[in-house]
Amino acid sequence: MLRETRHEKLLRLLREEGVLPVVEIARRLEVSEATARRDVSDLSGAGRLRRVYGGAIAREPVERPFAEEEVDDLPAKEAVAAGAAQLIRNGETVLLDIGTTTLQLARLLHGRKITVVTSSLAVYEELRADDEVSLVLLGGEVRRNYRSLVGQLTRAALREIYADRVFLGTSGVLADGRVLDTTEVEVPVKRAMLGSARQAVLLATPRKFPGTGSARVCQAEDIDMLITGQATDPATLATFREADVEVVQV
Amino acid sequence: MLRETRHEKLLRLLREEGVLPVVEIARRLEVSEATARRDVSDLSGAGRLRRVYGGAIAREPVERPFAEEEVDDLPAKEAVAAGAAQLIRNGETVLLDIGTTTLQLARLLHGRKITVVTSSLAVYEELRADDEVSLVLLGGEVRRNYRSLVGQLTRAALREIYADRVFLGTSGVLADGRVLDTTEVEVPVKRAMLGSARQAVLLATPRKFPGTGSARVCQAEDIDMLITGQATDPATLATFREADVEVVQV
DNA sequence: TCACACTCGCGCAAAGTCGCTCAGTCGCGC
DNA sequence: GCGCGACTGAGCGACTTTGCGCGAGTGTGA
Repeated sequence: MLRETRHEKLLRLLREEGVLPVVEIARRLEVSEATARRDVSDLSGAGRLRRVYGGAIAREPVERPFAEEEVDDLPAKEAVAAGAAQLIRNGETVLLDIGTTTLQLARLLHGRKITVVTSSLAVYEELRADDEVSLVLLGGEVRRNYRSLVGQLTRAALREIYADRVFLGTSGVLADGRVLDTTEVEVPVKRAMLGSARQAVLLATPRKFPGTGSARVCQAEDIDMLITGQATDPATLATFREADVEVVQV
Repeated sequence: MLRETRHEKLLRLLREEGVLPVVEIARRLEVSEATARRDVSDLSGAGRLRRVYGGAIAREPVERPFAEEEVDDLPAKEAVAAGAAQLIRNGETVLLDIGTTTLQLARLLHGRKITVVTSSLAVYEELRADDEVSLVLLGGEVRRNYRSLVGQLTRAALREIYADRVFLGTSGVLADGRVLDTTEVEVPVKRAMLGSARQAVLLATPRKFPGTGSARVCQAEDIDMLITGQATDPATLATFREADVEVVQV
């Protein structure tokens, strides 16, 4: 592996975990402890992380997508969520992915006579007090940073579910139609969601083009509808239209 | 554990508790008293806490987030829960049923290095802020008044799980050893739990003999251990002993 | 005041971690 | 093919942290 990408991977791990002992870093990067130490030392010298005896601590704030206090780019997300909410008819079962955009969508679903299935603990907390909405949680390991459920149990639960629509969030969409995510563990869950609904709707604000992300979730062909804003890169939208995706710009 | 993170954890504990004796700090941090003293001394030197003879006092304001909800017969439930907590070893996976007694048990599991699998949303809320405990939620429909997950999805999740012990609550136990519950929808989940653990432990305060309940969950033979109080009806206990159940009276 | 139990800080030995050196491996250009 | 530089993993001595024992210090109740 090229050193640079391993450095990036280490930083990503740290953003996800906050703190990691050197032994754990070595294990996760599949290198010797000596090398892990060298990497940590390099990045510490570059000021990208904080070195402590026995391990490393993230210098950049730990990724907390639901820092709740403020959602980045909120108006755009609300607009996309509103577009998505319009699609949903009474009596439907909808599958909601994790993320801030789908959380905005959940906020718009209060009082609707629908069934919401989700792996997002944030969505659960938003809707748990609402008697009208029937709420189903997928099982799985609790990921505290992301307030989500992941793992083998989540995928097993998805095999038992078939929803009318799934609303997927994303961290970035490339011009060739690839849909990305920043955290690898979420990818299998997102893929399983795609297979558990009649219609797949991707929610992506203009800033998500190209956005960020290192793991590929799926491509344009796997999506049925894309809901985005007016400012979204036209070339990418053309790619999606060619793949028979219905593009809605709110 | 890394020293820095242990320092943070100590400060968090202090914010939660206000005051803590050194012995208690050592126990909760799982280090020797000598080390706990050193940590307290470090942080006191840095002005992060106030040192007093025998312990430490938070300098930052104490968090008191939740008012404890009223639990009926609380002391008895706490005693039974304490007996159950003693059984659990580090590294174990435990399956927790819904109910107030198992919730008391969850309260005693803070800071333990274990995996807790549960269908109880109350247990999830109790443990979600605790980084030490690895938490797994079974999926299912959200039942708001019982703060639980039930249904086909919950049973499907249980088929994927095998725990070291399951801790079951109950609404009533009859003299012939039948274990009851008041709500029928929970029964299939409880039965599935019995099949998903090496050892089945029933938690039942003396008032649960005979208690209430119309639905039969299981019988004495299906249980491996019964944890109850001193005042429990001896005839019923005899039934359980005859069925090879280990009876613990706390 | 005094005895007693508890707590404190220090020295020590064991365990764990660090950074360094060194030899081996790999890719690359000549 | 062959040397070169970059990178890796193992070994080693130095350093840091940890738990325990000990003597001194501190709070409590008779």
